[in-house]
Amino acid sequence: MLSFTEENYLKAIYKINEKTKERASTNAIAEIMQTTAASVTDMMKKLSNKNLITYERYKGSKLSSQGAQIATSLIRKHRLWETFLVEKLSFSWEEVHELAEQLEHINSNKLIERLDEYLDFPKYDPHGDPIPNAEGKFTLREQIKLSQLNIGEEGNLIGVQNHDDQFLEYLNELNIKLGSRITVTKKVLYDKTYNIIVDNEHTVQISEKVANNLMVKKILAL
Amino acid sequence: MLSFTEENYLKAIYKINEKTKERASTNAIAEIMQTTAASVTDMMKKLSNKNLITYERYKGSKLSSQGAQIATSLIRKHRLWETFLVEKLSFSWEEVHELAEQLEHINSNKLIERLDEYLDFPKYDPHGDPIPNAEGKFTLREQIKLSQLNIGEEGNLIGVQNHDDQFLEYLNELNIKLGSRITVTKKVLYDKTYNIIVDNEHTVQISEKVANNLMVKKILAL
DNA sequence: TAATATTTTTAGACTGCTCTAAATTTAGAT
DNA sequence: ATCTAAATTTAGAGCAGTCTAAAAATATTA
Repeated sequence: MLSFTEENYLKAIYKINEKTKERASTNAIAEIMQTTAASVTDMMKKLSNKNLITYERYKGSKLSSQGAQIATSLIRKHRLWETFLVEKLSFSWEEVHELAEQLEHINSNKLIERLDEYLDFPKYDPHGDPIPNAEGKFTLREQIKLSQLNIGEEGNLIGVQNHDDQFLEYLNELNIKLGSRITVTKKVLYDKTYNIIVDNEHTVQISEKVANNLMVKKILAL
Repeated sequence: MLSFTEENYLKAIYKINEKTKERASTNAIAEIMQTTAASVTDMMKKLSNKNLITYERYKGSKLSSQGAQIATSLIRKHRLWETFLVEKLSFSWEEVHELAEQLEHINSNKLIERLDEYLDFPKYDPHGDPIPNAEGKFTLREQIKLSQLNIGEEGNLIGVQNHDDQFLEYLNELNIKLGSRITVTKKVLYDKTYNIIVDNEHTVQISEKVANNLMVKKILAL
């Protein structure tokens, strides 16, 4: 049985590997875990002894297949709980992360499988991120950044790159939600802003930064 | 913010006080917490410093009003989660205790109030125990032991005294559940067994021990 | 490539919770 | 009332996870 803390370290390494594809550096892990490099080194030795990571002095850490399996199951639990909170308890998408950080450590396979069933086996969480199934497999989709759409093209919002509360609240204000149909009407070159129409209802202007954080599935013209 | 462990100690004292009405002895707490008396003494000092209990050397411990409030909110969370697991995720009543022991430590008032609402503000959990409301008030009922019914009298099962998995599974076998209408048809003096009719359907014989663990609300004859 | 900056590890210590063993206090029995 | 048994506390130590400060390894740059 792993401790809460050990599980969080595994998740941190998973997160880093998701982005960089390289071995997670001690400092990078310390940054995520909000602790010191020295503490990380200690924990790396421990996790290495348990065969959950491969660790080489001064070279960083990587999840073993066993460690990756645990990390994936944490992601699964996290995203299923987020889905539960939004779908059943009417939380909004920017509120659920912290709560799911706690709930993901609840230890019961039966519980998580029942929850999955209760939610009707969702494939994506409220932020559009894929939920791995019980075997750890993710259902991937063809997704591109909104900024990659050309003028006149349309897409359905299927996810957000950035999960910041502030960013999500901003989207709420603009009435942009998962599933929204977004049409790009204009790209202003000199200040890199985009004019878009949301759900054929209202026009808004967004920055390039925002356009890079919105993941869409392109709607093909007939 | 209290630790998982501190919270469990408060709950242990609460549990003892529920039964004995006296100060909880160090040994009694150690028994519940599955630890040694020495560890309990250490923790009592700590909780006393935080004003969560009143503790006097060699005299035992009692919850302060603040400590009682925390214990009650743990009971509330525990029983609401049990209700959720049974009502929404189809767990059976003997499975939910261990899971609720974990879930009760999830820290979010908003979550628990939303859960309460989602469950439609239940007053009793799947074992018939009262769920304190957000202010810590319990809704009590007139309840007597099944063994206190006279021959020919009837009652509705509204709770069980003992929460043992084995006992609950035994009740499942006998098809006795919360709400069942139970008629006492015979009390055999020499071996202290009871003959009862469950839901006007089947007759079973139960021991006195079982009859003492079943809490019923007497159905008054017309 | 030598000097410097950065990253990482080691050493040693602290906190929270636990333990065993010994000492102390209280309760029970004669 | 004293002796004994039981309950409780103290003392001292261990483990997990954390820290700071110093040492070692690696990376960068002149």
